[in-house]
Amino acid sequence: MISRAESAAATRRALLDAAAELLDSGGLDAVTLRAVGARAGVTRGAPYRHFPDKESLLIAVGTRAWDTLGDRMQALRAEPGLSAAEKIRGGLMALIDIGRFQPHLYKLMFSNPPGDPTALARAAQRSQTEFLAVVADLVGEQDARRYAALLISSANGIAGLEASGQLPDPKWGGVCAEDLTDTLVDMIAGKSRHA
Amino acid sequence: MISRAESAAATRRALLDAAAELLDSGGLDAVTLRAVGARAGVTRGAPYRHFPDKESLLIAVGTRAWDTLGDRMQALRAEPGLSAAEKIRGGLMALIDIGRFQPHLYKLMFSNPPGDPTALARAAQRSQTEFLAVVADLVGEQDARRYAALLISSANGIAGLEASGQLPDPKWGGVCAEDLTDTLVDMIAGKSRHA
DNA sequence: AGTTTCAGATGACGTTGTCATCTCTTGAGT
DNA sequence: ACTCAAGAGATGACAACGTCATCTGAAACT
Repeated sequence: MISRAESAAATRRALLDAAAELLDSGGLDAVTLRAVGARAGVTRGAPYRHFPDKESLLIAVGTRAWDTLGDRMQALRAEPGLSAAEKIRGGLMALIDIGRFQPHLYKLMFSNPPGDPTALARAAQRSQTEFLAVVADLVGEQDARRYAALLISSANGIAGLEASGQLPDPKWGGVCAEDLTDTLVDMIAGKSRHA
Repeated sequence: MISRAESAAATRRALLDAAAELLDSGGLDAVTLRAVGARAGVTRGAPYRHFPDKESLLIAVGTRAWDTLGDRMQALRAEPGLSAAEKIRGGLMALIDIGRFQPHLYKLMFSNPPGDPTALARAAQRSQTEFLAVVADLVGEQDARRYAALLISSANGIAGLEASGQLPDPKWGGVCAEDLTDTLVDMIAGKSRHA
């Protein structure tokens, strides 16, 4: 037996799923409220019962993606058999893989909309906190923030460049995201040894 | 006396300027063909005489931005009084400054549209080639490609994070783009000394 | 049982990108 | 000098979109 609240929550989830699927398959232009409603089994006006805006629906999709990434980061940090450097590499590659296999979702995760400029940043906070803790295990509390910011920035840039098709250019000797990530982690790990 | 071809070229330029201004001031949503036409002194259908598509107009705006950045890179490389590290810092900050003061244009420069996935990448080539030459002066031909790719990736990520308002977070100890850039350049310069 | 509430459906409106068509000026060919 | 093709721009129209106002029906509450 399904209550009304349960049904409403189910539709909300169906709307989020539909929006995410349309985003993955057809890009941002394919995410129209009419298509989202149709895929979720409702009509074009129904989303307005759950989200005040189309933008809010997209923010919710991005927020959910940040949450699942936060879960992965948390699990990665708790992994017992991995060194700190390996965990860092894993975290960065988790981010980069989203850029590879869900490029449109990736862009959404890093696009702060004019509506609420801090909504997505708040959603990203847990992922970043988890990552920061792992970095602190490698370089110490002192420089953790600086190097964590540098690592996340670089991974973000690598993913972004790869998404715009500028990274696999043979002009750059075929460097790939894995190479760059390894180089960066090695440099920082070496730096921490010298300190 | 203005010939017909000159007049057409002038309108084309006016359309590009109008689109760039609207993009800077109001974001991508403000760039509508009607508004572009109005600002350029023509009507909504006129752009179709110069660009097959709205997307093509935007690509042309991004291409022009890459060209001017390429000019700046070239001038920077020829600057006599600067060290290689300073030139690298300058090049990276030139890119980051676009992200700071023209964030919408910056996003456009790194968004490869579905129409021609290589159009913007081709436009970016000269900037990257100039930058690659400067990096080679610092770390040698051997590792230039790898480190140039890493530097550009990182700068791109720093600018992107700053544009989404996730960098100036006090949670990260107030690290700013300049700090990260300096840290990165120092690390690579140090690495090259050890080799 | 009667009433309130709320998810969803439906109709309508303004805006946008795009196409078809029309006008008119320019520049070349005779 | 006259003609005429060419092309830049204006205008009208259309489908699709986001959004709002209104309506309907069923669940929840008193």
